Order: sequence, then C-alpha cells, then structure tokens
Amino acid sequence: MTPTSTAPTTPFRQIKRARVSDAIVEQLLQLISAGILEPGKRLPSERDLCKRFGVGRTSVREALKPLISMGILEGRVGSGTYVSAETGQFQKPLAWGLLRDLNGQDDLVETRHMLETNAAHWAALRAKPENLAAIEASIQGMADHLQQPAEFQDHDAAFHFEIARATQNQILYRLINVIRGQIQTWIGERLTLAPNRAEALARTSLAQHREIFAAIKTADAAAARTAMDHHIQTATQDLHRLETARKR
Amino acid sequence: MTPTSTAPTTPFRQIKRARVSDAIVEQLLQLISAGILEPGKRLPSERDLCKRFGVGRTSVREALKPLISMGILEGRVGSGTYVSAETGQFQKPLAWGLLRDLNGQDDLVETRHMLETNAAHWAALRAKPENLAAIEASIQGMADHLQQPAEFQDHDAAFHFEIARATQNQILYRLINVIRGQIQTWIGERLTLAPNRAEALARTSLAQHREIFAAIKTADAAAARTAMDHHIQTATQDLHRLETARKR
DNA sequence: AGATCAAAATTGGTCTGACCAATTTTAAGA
DNA sequence: TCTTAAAATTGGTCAGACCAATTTTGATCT
Repeated sequence: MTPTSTAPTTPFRQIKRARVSDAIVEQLLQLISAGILEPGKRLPSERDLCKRFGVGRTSVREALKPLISMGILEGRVGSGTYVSAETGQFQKPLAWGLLRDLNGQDDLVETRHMLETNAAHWAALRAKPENLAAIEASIQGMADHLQQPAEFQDHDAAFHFEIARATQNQILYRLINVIRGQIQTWIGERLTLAPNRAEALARTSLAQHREIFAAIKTADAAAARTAMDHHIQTATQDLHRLETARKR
Repeated sequence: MTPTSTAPTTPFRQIKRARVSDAIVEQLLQLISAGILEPGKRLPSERDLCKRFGVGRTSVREALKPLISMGILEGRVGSGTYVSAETGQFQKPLAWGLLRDLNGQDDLVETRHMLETNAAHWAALRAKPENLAAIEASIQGMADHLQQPAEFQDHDAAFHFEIARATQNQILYRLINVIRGQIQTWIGERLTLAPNRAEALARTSLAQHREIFAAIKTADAAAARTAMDHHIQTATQDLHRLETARKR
C-alpha cells in the first residue's frame, strides 16, 4: 500500500502464516459486504462449505464461530446458518468494545446526549426527502400509540434512528444505534414500573419530537440541536425522577 | 416479536439453550475483565482447559476462536494462548463494528471533530491533577521532537488520548481511541510525503495544543472547546492541503 | 386431492482421537 | 558451562461419530 521509497515506515510485510479459518472469514465477510449473502439468507450447510472450500469441517466452523458470536451470522440447529437481519448486525462487537464493564450509565447518557445533539445538527443540514418522510412516519407512529408504552417506545427509537440516518454519517449512525440499544432496556424497565405516568411522559415527548422535526425540516441546524438537547435532558431527568420516586 | 398484549415488556426470559462455548466465552471475558488474566499472561493449554471446564477440546477452541479473532487473545502455535497486550485490546471488535466499509474518511473526520471538541469541554470540567500532568508531559514531548515527525506524532496522539482520559468518560475515551487510531495511519502517510513541511506544521500544532491545555487547566470549558475546534479544523485542512499539493 | 402425522434425512453443536508444524523443554554431549 | 539435538508440549487442522433440533418426505387416512 505505502508507496515507500525513502520511507522510514516498514517496507517489509509481516509474513502471515496462512490461517485457514481466517481466510474463510475474510471471504465470508466480503460476500456479505458485497451483498451476495443478503440478510436473512441461508448459507450452505457446513458440510457443503467444507467441500467448496476444500477444508475440514473444523476450519469451516472456526471461521463461522467468530461471525456468529459477533452477531453477523446466526446458527440454528437443524435448520442452517443464516445471515443476521441487518439491524443489529455488527452490534455485538461494537457493544463488546464500547460498553464492557461500565460502572454506571452516566457515561452512556452523557455520550448519547453528545451524539444525538450533533446528529440533530447534521440531520438538519443533510436530511433528504426520504429521511424526512421516515422521521415524520415515526412521529405519526408515536401519536398513534400514546397509550401503549412498548409500541410508543419502538417508534420513539425509530425517530432517533432515522435522525441518525439522516446525518448521512455512517459512524454516527452506528454509534447512536448501539448506545440507544443499550439505553432502551433501561428505559423500558423504568417505564413499566410506573405505567400510570407513561402517557403523560409520552405526550411531552411527542411534542418535543415534533419540535425537533420542525427544525430539521426547515434545515435550522442550531434550532434542531437546541431542541434535541432540551428533549434529551428532559427525558433523562424524567427517567431519573421515575427511578427515585420508585425507590422512596 | 412484539412482546404481546397487556404485559408491556416481557417478564419472561428467553430460554437460552445453553451453548457450551458461549458459556466459556463469558467466563473468560469475565476473568479478563476481573484482571485475573492479565495482558500478556499465558492461559492454560487447550487440553488443560478441557479438563477444567469438563468439556471437549472442540468447545474450548470454539470459545477461544472469537476472542482470538477479535484480538483479545492471541494464539501462538507451540507456545500457548496469551492475553493480548492492553493497548489495542477490544480495539479490533470496535473497529470492525464501527469502521467497516466506509466510503471515504469524511465520516471519520467529522466524528472525530465532534468527539474531540466535546472531550475538550468535559476535560476542562473534570481533569484531575494527574490528567493535567499527563497532558503537559505530552506537550513537552512534542516540544522535544519538533523535527522528528514520527515521535512528534506519537506525543500528539498521546495529548489527545490524555484529554479523552481526562473526561473520565470511558466510552468517549474508547471512541476517540479507535477513531484516532484509524486516522493516525492516514496522517502518517501524508506527513512522510512532505517531510519538509512537517516542522512548520508541528510548530503550529504545538502552539494550538498549548492553547487547549491552558483552557483545560483553567477549567474554561467553552474556551477549551473552541480551541480544540480550531485545532482540529486547522489540522484537517493542513492535511488536506498536503494531499492536494502532492497530487498536482 | 388434501390434510395428518410419523419416519427419515439434514443440520448445527459437541466429543474423541489423530496428525502436523512451530515452539519450548529436556537432556545428552563437548 | 555452553551447545545442540532429541523429546515433549502446544495451537491448527482433519476425520469420523453421536446428539438433539429441525426440516423434508412419504405413507396413511379423510
């Protein structure tokens, strides 16, 4: 890669003793990235792959194993090995690397705040018509389920995902995805503990979402950021309040 | 999928058919996180682990495999399996999840900018004496190596790492770590292509670093953010300029 | 023909035992 | 004590077998 010449940096490549399984992993990842192996699709049985690759079953399995434990593939006994649904793909390794042994969830909340406010900013500047449509749809979904916490939460999550997507920044999207996924559980737990307040919170939340959307729609980045900032702060406080209220 | 009717969220746990290897993975990860398996340390041979866990070698290997391919463990034939050095631990899974098939590096630069400006902000508010000392040391390191691009770059990187650490936000630290690591290569390539300009860039950079540090030292979050913003914008522009200059 | 359901085939998960090549340990020889 | 060659150890791979879950098949009954 490096054009070298004077190059102080290593002109020599590490000799890599070919590890069979790694080579297979590489091929499979490429097939997936290339879209040849679509999400949900079943790949040939292990015994088939053995013949195709010309290797033993051990090697095939050792190649599949990391991909499975990273959530890219999914093994179902008796059925076969499948490419995981796009959502959640590569989530596990991300979560492993990012969220392993955290003390509390303060870091989580703080990082989320940081990412989402910036996401609102960029979404306002870059959202395409289809992004706006998707965001609006999620708002409609929330409005339709004000009294069903679980469904409301799903659409709430969708709202934030779509904003992240609208930034056209893949890294930002993935980050928000994984962090939101982690926080989601926490939110759900607290909401089910105080179901009577859920609807009130939902109404407040919905209003704020509309505000954010309006700012994004008019490409007002600063307003979008402010609105998102306000929304997340409110939501976080509400959830904390639910928690402390419960404890007393 | 939707957790059904009245019962908002599932009070029941998914029955997980125990996958032997997954259980082992969990145990190993825990041992590593708990520090019982320190970086660099050798773990028992596979055949030993078989006896200890009371499972076949296949299962042990299938447990080790994901950890190895994620860079957490390292297998050396004839020698044993070792816990990887702390640096870069869990980096690979993070990088896999976050940085796989990106189009360009615009997302990278943009995300870095977002993370680092926020890091400066929080570092200013939370830096402990030892953090300030570490940051100052990295600045000194830069000052001492103005004419050695490679060394300068190392201390430059250290500066940003230490700021990330000073935020006391683990997630932010890990993120900056992995993204910076990715960008680092890119920076190095460009700098070695125009070694004559390296020193001038280094001097500018150093001055900006001092500015950032001053703001952090006085706990002026806004100033720290502004200074970091300015620094990263300058640096990015300079590197872009180097690149276009080379192409002509 | 269509539906039902039990037997057969397929599939991922695990176990056992074996061999290879790289490495480490041991022990013999100088 | 130092060298060095043989032996033991170790991760990587292969082969064959069995299990349990699942899918497919095919015979039976309606």
